[in-house]
Amino acid sequence: MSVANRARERSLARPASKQRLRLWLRLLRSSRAIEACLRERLRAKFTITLPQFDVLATLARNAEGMTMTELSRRLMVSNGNVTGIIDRLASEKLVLRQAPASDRRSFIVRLTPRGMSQFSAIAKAHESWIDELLTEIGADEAEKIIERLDGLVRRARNEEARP
Amino acid sequence: MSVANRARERSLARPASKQRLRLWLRLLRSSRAIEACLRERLRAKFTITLPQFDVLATLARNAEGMTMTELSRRLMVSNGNVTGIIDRLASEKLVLRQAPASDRRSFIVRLTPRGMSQFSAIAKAHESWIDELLTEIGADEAEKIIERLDGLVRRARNEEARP
DNA sequence: CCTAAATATTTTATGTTTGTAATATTCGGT
DNA sequence: ACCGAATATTACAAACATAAAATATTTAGG
Repeated sequence: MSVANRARERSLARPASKQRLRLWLRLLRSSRAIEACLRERLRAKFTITLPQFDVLATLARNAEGMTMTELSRRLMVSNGNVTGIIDRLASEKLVLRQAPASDRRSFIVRLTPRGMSQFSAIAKAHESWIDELLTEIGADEAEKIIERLDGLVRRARNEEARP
Repeated sequence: MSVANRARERSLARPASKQRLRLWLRLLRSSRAIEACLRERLRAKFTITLPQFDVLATLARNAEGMTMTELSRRLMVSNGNVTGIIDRLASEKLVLRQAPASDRRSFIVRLTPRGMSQFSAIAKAHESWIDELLTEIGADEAEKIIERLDGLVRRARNEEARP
């Protein structure tokens, strides 16, 4: 980095850092607001929690099943946490654990037929709720924000992996 | 809304709704990623949780103190939840509950001097962490995203308040 | 080849955060 | 004085993180 760039960055450091802090607070608040709204509707209409729905959605995209660790990484949730969620979904017969022949340390978690049909019913409502909540945001605009957020996630993940 | 606009929206409904769904998933993932990163650092360097820090930060901006209900609304967190967080912070002598003469139902929660100094130490580190995580996003760009998110929160809040 | 250490996967244990529901107390208006 | 609304707490269940333990696999050394 050049001396000029360094100086320019230092002179801008104050306002930019404040703006970034504000952005982070909005990010947190908006995801909380949407989460609260979805959680309430999911509970009222389908008797399911948001994390449980998240798991169903993730499994639905992976018909061949996933291990517990893969699930926990995908959902950005701790390993021990997934156990409890899968336990509850399994007791509802929405998912099942299979022991793969190759590696007896792990389990493959899959949707049951009941889980699939349950998921597709919920997913339909879910998509329309999101469409309604984000209706002010157009497709092109969504794309721009998505790109920014992707860069952000990449950075946060790297920081996390290197403590 | 005009007939033409309605038709245009219907014809675009599919891709826009998919984009909005993607945006929501990114939103959730990025706030989770940042949260995980911050939580880890806060625990390691200051022995405090993220929600506890959130409470300290909110109280720091309101020197005159806040009631439990005001706190729960500001933080978008349930009423019963705030009780537990304040209990823990109070047991660490970082905050205290004052009974106002005017209304014996409520408590005014304030930072103690110890809470203030603790907070300012943590806040400094926090701001620099955020600045580092969001470094790719400029001040003007942050402002644009903030505006979009604000509209989004407004809508989600309205939906929530009218069940 | 065989055993021990290192590694990987999951569960269990403990504590915090979260929401919902139920409860007690207090305030304000009628 | 009474009734509905507001305020805070408590109880309970789910979600979450971390750490430790249990089990299975892989690898390294003899």
